Amino acid sequence: MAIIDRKKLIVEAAAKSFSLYGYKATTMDQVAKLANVGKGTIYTFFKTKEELFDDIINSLIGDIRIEVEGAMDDSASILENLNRVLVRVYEFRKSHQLTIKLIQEERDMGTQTVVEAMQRVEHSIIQYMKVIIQKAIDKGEIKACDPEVTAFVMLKMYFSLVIDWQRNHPPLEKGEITKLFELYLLKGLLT
Amino acid sequence: MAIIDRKKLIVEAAAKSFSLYGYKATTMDQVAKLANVGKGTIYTFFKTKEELFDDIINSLIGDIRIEVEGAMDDSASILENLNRVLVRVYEFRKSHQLTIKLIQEERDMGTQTVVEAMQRVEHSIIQYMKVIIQKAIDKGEIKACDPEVTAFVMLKMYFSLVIDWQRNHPPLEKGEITKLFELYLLKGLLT
DNA sequence: AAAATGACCGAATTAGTTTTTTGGTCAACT
DNA sequence: AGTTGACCAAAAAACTAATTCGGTCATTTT
Repeated sequence: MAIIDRKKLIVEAAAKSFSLYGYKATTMDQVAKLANVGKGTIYTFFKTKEELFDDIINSLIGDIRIEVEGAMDDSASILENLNRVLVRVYEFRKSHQLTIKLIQEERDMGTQTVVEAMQRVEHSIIQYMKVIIQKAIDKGEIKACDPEVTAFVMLKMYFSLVIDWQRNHPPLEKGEITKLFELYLLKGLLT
Repeated sequence: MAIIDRKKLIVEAAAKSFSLYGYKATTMDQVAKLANVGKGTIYTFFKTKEELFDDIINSLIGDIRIEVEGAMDDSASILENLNRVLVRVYEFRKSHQLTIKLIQEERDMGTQTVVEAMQRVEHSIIQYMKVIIQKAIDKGEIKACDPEVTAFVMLKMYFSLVIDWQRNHPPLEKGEITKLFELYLLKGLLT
C-alpha cells in the first residue's frame, strides 16, 4: 500500500533498538526517531513501552517455534529429534542479537520486565518440547513420564552443559554434549 | 588454657556476623567488638577481611564434607547413596544460616567475594560426589563415565528440581524428586 | 619484648540534593 | 481520523558532602 505502515515501522525500530541497547536503555523518543514517527503515534498502537516490548517478545517466541518445528522430523528417532531441537534453540539464542542482549541485561541489571520476558521465552520452549515428548511417549519410544517435568529437566540439563560447565572448564564439543545427553537422560547410568 | 584463644574468638565472632549480616554488611570493627578484641588483633591472624572470610568458608566446606561422608553407606546402592547425599546437602544449605545469608547476598547484590566463595563450595561438593561416583563405577554399579561431568550434572539437576521448578510450579515432594532422579539419570528414558 | 590495642588515614560507600531524562498525555495540526 | 511534538510529573542520573570502612602503626599492656 502507498500509505506507510507506521505500526510496522515502529515495531521494526523498537526491535532494532532493543537488540542494540537492551530494554532499559531504549527510550521511546529514540524509537520514534528511528521509526520516523512522532512519539505520540507509538501510543496509538501500544499502551505502554512494556506492551511494545511484549509484542516483540511474542514475535521472538513465534520465531523460536518455527525454528523448533523446522528441526523436527517425524521419521527420526526421539534422540535425534530432541538433540536437534536443543541444538537449534542454542544456536538461535547465540545468533539472535536480541536474545543475547536480553540475557546480558537480565544477568547484569536484573531488569524486572526483561526477567519476566525471558521466563516467558523459556516457558514457551518447554511447551514446544512437551509436545515432542508426549509424541515420543505415545509412540512408545520412551517411558511414561510427566512431559512437562521432563522437558524442564532436559532444557536445564542442556543449558547446564553448554553454559554453566564452561564457566570453570574447557567447553564440551557439540558431539560430546549429544553423547552425555544420551547417556544420562536416555540410556541411564545403571549397568 | 588460662590465656584466651583470641583467634578462636575472632573466628567465632566473624562467623556469627557473616551469618547474621552477610559479607559486605559485616565490618571489621563489628567483629572486633563482638570478639572483645582490638581490631588490630584480627590483623595479626588474618591479612585481610577476605582471608578471614575464606577461613570460615573452608570450615563450612569441611562441615559439608563431614555431612556428606556421614550420609554414605557402603552397603547401600548407588542410588540410595547419591540421593541421600544430595538431600543432606540441600538440607544443610537450608538449615545453615551462613549459607542462607550468602546465597541471598550472591543473588541480591552479587558481591564478588561471595560469588567466588559459593563457587568454591559448589566445586568442593562436586569433588566429594566425584569420589562416590568413581566408587560406583569401580564396583560396576554404573556405567563408565567422566565422574566430574556426572557429579556436575547430578548436582545441577537436583537443584533444578528442588529450586528452579518451584519458581513456577507447586513444589515436588521429596519422594517424587527421588523417583525423577532415578528415572532420568539412572534408568534412563528409553523403553 | 611480645602481644594487644584503638586512634588515625585514605579510599570507598552512602546519603542528600540538584539536574536531566523518560514514559506518557493531549491540545493543536494536517 | 490520524499524527504530532511540546509539555508534565515522576523516575533516574549526576554531583556533592558526609560517613563509614579496611587496614596501619605508634603506643600501651602484659
